[in-house]
Amino acid sequence: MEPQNLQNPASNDQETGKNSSFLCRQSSTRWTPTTDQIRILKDLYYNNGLRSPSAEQIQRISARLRQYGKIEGKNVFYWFQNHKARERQKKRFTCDNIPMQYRNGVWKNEEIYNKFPNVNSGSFPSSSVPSAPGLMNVGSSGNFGNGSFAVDRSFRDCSIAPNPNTCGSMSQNFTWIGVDPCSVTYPFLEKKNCYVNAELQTL
Amino acid sequence: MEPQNLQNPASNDQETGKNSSFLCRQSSTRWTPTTDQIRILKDLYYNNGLRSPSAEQIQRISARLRQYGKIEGKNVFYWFQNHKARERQKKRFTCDNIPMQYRNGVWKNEEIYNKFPNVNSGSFPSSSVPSAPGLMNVGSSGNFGNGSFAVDRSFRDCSIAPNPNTCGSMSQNFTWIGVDPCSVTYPFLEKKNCYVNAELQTL
DNA sequence: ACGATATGAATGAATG
DNA sequence: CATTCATTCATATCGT
Repeated sequence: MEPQNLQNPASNDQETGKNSSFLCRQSSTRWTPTTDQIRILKDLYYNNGLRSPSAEQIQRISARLRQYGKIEGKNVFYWFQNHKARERQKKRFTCDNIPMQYRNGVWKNEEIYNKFPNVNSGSFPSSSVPSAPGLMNVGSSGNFGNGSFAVDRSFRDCSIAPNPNTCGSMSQNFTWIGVDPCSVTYPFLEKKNCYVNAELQTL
Repeated sequence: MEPQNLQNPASNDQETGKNSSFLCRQSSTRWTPTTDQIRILKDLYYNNGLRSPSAEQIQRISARLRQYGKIEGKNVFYWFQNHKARERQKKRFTCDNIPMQYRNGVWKNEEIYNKFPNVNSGSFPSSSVPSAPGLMNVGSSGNFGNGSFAVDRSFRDCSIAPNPNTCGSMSQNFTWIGVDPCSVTYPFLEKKNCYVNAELQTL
């Protein structure tokens, strides 16, 4: 029933300025978005195509959402990141069609979502976006996904140095050894040799 | 059976500042793995050391397990996530008094727990797995997804953004531009004109 | 039938 | 951007 949801008794007020809890023991209090906040965020995501808000956008969004509950910039930042990441992840689990454009395990999926993603995809979370007050959608003029990766730093450590950083290195190497594109069945599930690891890698 | 998402009929959102009766976590029917599916999953987990299957692996595993019952990629994904997390959790309780550096579920003393995520770690029943034909792994050439990185980073941002205005130094000094009366709220959230994109840019 | 436990599902927060 | 981890919520299952 109740997993002992121990919420801070001294609840606080959202508008006072910040959480009054000093002593940062950890993020024992993670942001719990309100329905209104979620609604608006989804609205931005689906109806406006916002995927990777810039730092300025994040600031404004969070400022706006603050009237619906406690929230910070990083929450907005993480929300968009997670939402986007999970949408893609879902797709990756589901689609049998792995592009697998060979070559060093790095495949290029150019235009992943140029069009607006469908709100309801069926088997995953399947968000139900009430869709906020009338706000027009309209079509994307171009690329929503702007690289704002370097920006997140500024949310993480909101101290003094924004440190633009170079944002040039993106290391992501999958070492796709062995290949063997289409193994009809799972070798490791049927016959077993001694080298399970090797087989696992072909999985 | 009531798949109905009857969550908190008694809307007790007392001061907690959250908990609204919204459907967020409902699932019409959650996956109920068959014994065969469980057997194979555990086999992969314990005998093959699979901990965090990649997206491709997940696809294949789920495809393979589908012959034993309905299953989706996300089920496999969650299964491994949960299984790993709970094993870790259990271990934490079991030897909680051991003076080892332990942070966020990762042992700092790498020698022992790092090597093989499982196989013989002796933390689990160890005999509850029906296990398939004898296939003990070995090898060790594997870089099973498990990384177990030492998370020791200093939390420099313990206290979160005290003031949203001060952080945005990454670009120009926008921070709540005066622009115009409309900027007080998010125009695109209210209704405004038709140029969403334009407004988005001002966001 | 309950209440406790096991476990599927979801998501905030990081890290690389 | 992909992956991972901790938590939490929601149920299914099981014991008494």
